[in-house]
Amino acid sequence: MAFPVPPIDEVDLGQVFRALADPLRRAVVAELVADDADAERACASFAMPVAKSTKTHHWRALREAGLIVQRDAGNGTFVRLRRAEFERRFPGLLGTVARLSPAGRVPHG
Amino acid sequence: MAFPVPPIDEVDLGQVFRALADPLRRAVVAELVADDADAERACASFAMPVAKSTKTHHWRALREAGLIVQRDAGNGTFVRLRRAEFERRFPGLLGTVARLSPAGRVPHG
DNA sequence: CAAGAGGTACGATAAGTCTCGTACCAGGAG
DNA sequence: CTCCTGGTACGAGACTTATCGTACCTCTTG
Repeated sequence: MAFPVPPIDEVDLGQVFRALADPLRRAVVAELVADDADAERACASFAMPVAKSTKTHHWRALREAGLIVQRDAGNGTFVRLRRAEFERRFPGLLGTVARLSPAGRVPHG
Repeated sequence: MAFPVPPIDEVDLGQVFRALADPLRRAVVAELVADDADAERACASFAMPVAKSTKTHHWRALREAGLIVQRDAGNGTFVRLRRAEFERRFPGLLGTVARLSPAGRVPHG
């Protein structure tokens, strides 16, 4: 039901930066950070101009980097930013990323 | 004499994150940020437990990502952080990186 | 001059990444 | 039941990265 994620203390900053190096993933993170609440969002609600399997790849990258939690609901999949945990582990990073790559639209493929 | 660097406005955030994903390079940047002044430092003054050619590779990665300027002095090579430019382009990023990966020692190989 | 330190360029190798197509699975709508 | 939507897993292809060794360069020092 819920995809496995690394414990927050085992999250590696290098892997986080590698995850944030991709413009698509960075846009997703920026959008999640911009959301006021930490509510779940449908993965399908993000505009990602790539093939289905590539989407899966990107979600996995974000999940394994420790940035998000994913929950499989049978039909759709839902995503939630690990905001509080992440903020405790890497203070200020999420804010900086969101400020630097404003969430508005996804790069036109 | 001076190695070419990209104009600050052409610096890509993705490339910056990719450069910062490597622990060796991240340590170097953190150390440069921690230095109060923006004086030049000898490249040889950084402890990098890798082969000479690998060092060249890492310095190039940082240079092409737009983080540093390098100057060839015949015998040694010197490096300087593009602090002010970078701060204008990506406000807060350098500070966040330095705070998150404290400059102290290089990861033991 | 000869030797050493610091560094680049090039080529090789191993590993990782991004992308996709195909096959397949679950749930909801007709 | 049949189709559509949203998704995973797997495998392939093209590209990038990290690492090294070797050859070569430049400057300083003995």
